[in-house]
Amino acid sequence: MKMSEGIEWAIHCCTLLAALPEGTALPVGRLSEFHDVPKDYLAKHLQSLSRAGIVQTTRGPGGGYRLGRPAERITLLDVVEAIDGKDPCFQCTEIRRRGPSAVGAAAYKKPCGIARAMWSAEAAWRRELQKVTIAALVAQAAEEVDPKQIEKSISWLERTTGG
Amino acid sequence: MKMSEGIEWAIHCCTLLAALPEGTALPVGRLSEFHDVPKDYLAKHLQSLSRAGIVQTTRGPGGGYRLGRPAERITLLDVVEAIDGKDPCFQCTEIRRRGPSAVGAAAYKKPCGIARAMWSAEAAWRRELQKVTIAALVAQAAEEVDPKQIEKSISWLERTTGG
DNA sequence: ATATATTTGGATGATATATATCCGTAATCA
DNA sequence: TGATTACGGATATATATCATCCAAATATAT
Ligand code: SF4
Ligand code: SF4
Repeated sequence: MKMSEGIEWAIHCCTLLAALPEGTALPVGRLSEFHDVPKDYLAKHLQSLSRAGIVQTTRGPGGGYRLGRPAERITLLDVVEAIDGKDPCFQCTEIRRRGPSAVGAAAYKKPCGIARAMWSAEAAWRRELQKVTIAALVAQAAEEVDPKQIEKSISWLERTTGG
Repeated sequence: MKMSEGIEWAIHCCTLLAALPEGTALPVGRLSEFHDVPKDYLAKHLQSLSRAGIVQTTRGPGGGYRLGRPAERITLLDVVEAIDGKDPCFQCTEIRRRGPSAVGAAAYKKPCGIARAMWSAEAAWRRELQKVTIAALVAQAAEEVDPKQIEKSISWLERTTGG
């Protein structure tokens, strides 16, 4: 039950892109440099975000990644599901149908109480993730993060967007 | 983000043990037969439950597994944590400390907003799991499950506890 | 005491998933 | 045309999950 590390990368990339000046984009090379993660592997995750519409891309010189819609309308759940898929963590393997107590298939129309309880807990998790937008995370970071770090980030970004 | 299949097995074993007549125990061989899962691997999971105090064991002839406390005081969270551990699913790798925007370690005393949001969602998941007891699952099953299946289970159990 | 039944934990192997890299192709811009 | 970039398929490596096996400890019955 460990989440993919790529989820953390993807969220960080989204918050960085959200802080980007309007009309600019960051290529995967710069995103991987900023976060100090392997470029090719990060590219795979960004492609997942792209397929999900969370980011938009333009190819060619000056191209790269930017948010696909306003940060207010991108939730943590969107990002998590884009990277990890929408399958429930708890997989029902229907073991109740096997073994000596099994009866005809007609008795198993409805998922059993165990599965329902597990899925219901997952639903609560997803609801919480849905409440948090990328915009909220950016706003929070703007208040909490060391000003020195923000300054360093901005000057590093200007080396990109400026030339 | 898939949960271990062992969690499902463990929950099923707990509900079966909860339905057992007072004073009886089931050895791993019978539990694996009932659920049609590999015996040696199930034994590993049961040992985790045993270490967590969820089940009690007695060795030797007539021995086996029984619940370690009343089913009203065993929650799904107890079982999940016994099998999967208590580590958070979202692992913070502190990537904010790397890359070109990193500043001194003093700036990173507090977990960032991303990690806090992810962990908060996990907390909601755990709270939901904590609300569901094994006793509640058994009661629910007694109402919902096909009477024919219950009858088959009982007669199969009698072949154990009876001799 | 002895034989039998059972859990326990360590060691080991097999399989699946996550992580990481590479490369050819397509798209875009100067 | 040439440079830059995203995309997707193929492949390799590392790690985690799943599964089996075995020796030791413990309990019961005879
Ligand atoms: S939890 Fe219930 S429904 Fe899900 S696999 Fe187990 S038996 Fe089947
Ligand atoms: S989420 Fe924030 S705190 Fe957690 S690893 Fe990423 S940067 Fe570090």
